[in-house]
Amino acid sequence: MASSPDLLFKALADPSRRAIFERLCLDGEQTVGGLTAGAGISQPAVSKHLGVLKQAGLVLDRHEGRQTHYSAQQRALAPLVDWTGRMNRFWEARFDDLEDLLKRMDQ
Amino acid sequence: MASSPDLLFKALADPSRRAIFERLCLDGEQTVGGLTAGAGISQPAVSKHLGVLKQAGLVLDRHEGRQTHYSAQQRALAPLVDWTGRMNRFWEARFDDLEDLLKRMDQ
DNA sequence: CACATTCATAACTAGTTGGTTATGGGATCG
DNA sequence: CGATCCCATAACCAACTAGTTATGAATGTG
Repeated sequence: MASSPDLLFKALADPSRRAIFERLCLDGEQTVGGLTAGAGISQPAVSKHLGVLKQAGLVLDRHEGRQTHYSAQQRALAPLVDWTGRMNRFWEARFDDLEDLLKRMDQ
Repeated sequence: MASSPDLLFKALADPSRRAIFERLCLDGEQTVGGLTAGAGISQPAVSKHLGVLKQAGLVLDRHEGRQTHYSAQQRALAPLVDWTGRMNRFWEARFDDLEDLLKRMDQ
């Protein structure tokens, strides 16, 4: 079972996919056709990428007539933020230790 | 030319690699042998992963005698934090727009 | 010197992946 | 209804990847 950050990292590791997600974040909801225009890859490729992003919880889809609208689900980035935070917290912890040491040296 | 977040995402997309980096973050500096123990993969595999992490700027190596010590370079995560920040800022921006709209509706 | 240890590199392989073209299923239009 | 448009899926392929074993270079040890 792939853990939460694993799916996110894998989904965002591909440049085409990240570009699609960025576009959804910056420009808001888009249809598949809209995303395909300027993506530099074929429509099926875009659809497949959207499938991966959806699987990772990064995008939502909304069907309207014959087109599908995709939008970014930024909340899905939370585990990624948490992860980087955890990796940095330990750095800060060590920094705190250093501060404590300096304080004790001051006395 | 791969942009900065691209290298980071790709390097961290692999679970083995992320596990190695996490261990370096949490437990501090380690030798290759130490990292190999409990990694569940062979020593050459670990060395190769360390090479990728180093290429991405995520780890530093220090040679001492016949062993190589690796340590995490947490600052390298900065572009990743920036990226997630940029993706969220726009969400906040839209939220601000919504607040503005609500304010105007109040008047 | 002979031997052991530690790590990196080379060479190879199986599996994954990101792209393509082809096709089909609904929805819309005339 | 027939034609068209939008999207998803299928089938396939070239390229990459993550692992393996084998080997060697450099350092320490008896």
